[in-house]
Amino acid sequence: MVRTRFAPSPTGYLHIGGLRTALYAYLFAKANGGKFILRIEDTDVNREVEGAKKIIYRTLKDAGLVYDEGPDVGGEFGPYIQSQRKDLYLTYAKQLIANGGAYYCFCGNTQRDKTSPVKYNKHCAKLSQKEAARRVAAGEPYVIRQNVPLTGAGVYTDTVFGEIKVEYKDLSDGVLIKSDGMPTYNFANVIDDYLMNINYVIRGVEYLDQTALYNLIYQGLGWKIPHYIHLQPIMRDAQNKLSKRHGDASYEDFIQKGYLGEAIVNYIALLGWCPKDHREKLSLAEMIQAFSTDGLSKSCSIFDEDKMRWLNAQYIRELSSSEFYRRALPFLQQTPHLAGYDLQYAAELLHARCEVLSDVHKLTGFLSGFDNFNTDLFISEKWKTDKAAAKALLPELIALTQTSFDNLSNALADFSVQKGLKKGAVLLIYRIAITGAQITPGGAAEIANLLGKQNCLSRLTSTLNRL
RNA sequence: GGCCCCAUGGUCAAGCGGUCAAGACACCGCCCUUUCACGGCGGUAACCAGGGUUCGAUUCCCUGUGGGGUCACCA
Repeated sequence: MVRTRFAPSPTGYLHIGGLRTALYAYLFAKANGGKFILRIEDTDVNREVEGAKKIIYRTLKDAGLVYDEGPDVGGEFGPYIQSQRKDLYLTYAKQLIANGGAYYCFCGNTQRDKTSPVKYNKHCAKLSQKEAARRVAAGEPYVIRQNVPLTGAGVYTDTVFGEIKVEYKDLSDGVLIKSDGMPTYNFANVIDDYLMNINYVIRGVEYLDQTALYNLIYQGLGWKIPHYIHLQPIMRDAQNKLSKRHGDASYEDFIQKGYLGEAIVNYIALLGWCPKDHREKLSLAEMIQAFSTDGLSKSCSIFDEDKMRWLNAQYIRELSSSEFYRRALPFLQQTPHLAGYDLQYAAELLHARCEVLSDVHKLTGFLSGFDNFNTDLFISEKWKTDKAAAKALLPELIALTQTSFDNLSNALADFSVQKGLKKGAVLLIYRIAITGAQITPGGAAEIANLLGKQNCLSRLTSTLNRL
């Protein structure tokens, strides 16, 4: 049985890159009839952010990535929060010490020099086990370090990158258990993956080298090494990863901007993975059907919001009108200039024209920002219209509105025929005259209907006066 | 800097020795003569460089270049 996990640390919101990692772990598990597990990696107490765990639970569920086991849903391999598993780790660290895979270190906190990185010099590895045990018993502060061999190399096969080989001499004796007794990620992740029966480890490429170290731990404890699937990151541009620090949006930010969760998930699935049939619009269920690791990309990909907008528009257009209304309602209500208008009718007009739900703001801007529009909008080469034509026509259009507002669409059509004008030209002038906007959420008659008769009359008059 | 990974149009991304090098977004035209928008059709645009291997390389190998990662008591 395939078991995968998503193991974020609760340091803030769940960013897009993390969500994609979770998505692939979920898809791989489900594509193979397996289980997807959520584990919280909170071994660094200083970095934990209040409420971050809740955001993770909420985001995963909202995105449809339902985990089979996890902190808030339970499971037979719990607890699923590492800080609650603290005591477990020391036992295994001691086993490693006993067989030479690790050692106590009393050197104190070693500073890292970023300009010329230096490895820990293995000073305490030379201590006899007896000597080390004596100092520990005496209450001396310590950490437990991994004892990496001086020679040889770690070789393993990654599902997407193939064979990876790292010389042990290039790796350093990392800390396994910190002085506060907490394990580091490097240790806890191995222990927990084993104890939770995780057999496919899916995570970012930043662990590609370190995996050689993890394998040493698996071997030292006599455990079977899992399969590895490392993923290239999602970038903001060619140089930088997507990140909170640089103000890149999170899943929830995008939801607030009016993206649909299913569109976000669909889009990020495509950043680094391609189904065999090249489909671009897939539901989560379809992705499960289509998912396979040979479609995973070996290079990183740059996030392109334009394309996500396009995909989002596809999803919006597919919504039933009642569903669109339900989803758009919060955005409609937040739009001040829509106050007093028939929101349901507005939603019908807006439906085909929104790429993201928040577009309802700008698409309805003409409702309040009418007075000073640029009258050059009346100029159309295609329809042979200009300001003079508009000025000449408006008195008659006002009269028409006065008499035939309830049947405006037909009235305008008949009017065009009578005057020997192109319908398009008349409709263009009418639409611009009542909206002052280049792009509107509907045609002339539809917008007129939204505005109401009195509004239309006063707008037509106002526009005439300006011409 | 050492080590690891990557390299097809502006972006995503097929390709896995012989292709006129797919498709999508974006961009640009045209059409839809009830108008903006939506939609339809078409177009511009790519194999990082240099060496090999081969009858033949985008595809395999090497070197260089560029980018990313890593070398923390962070994950």
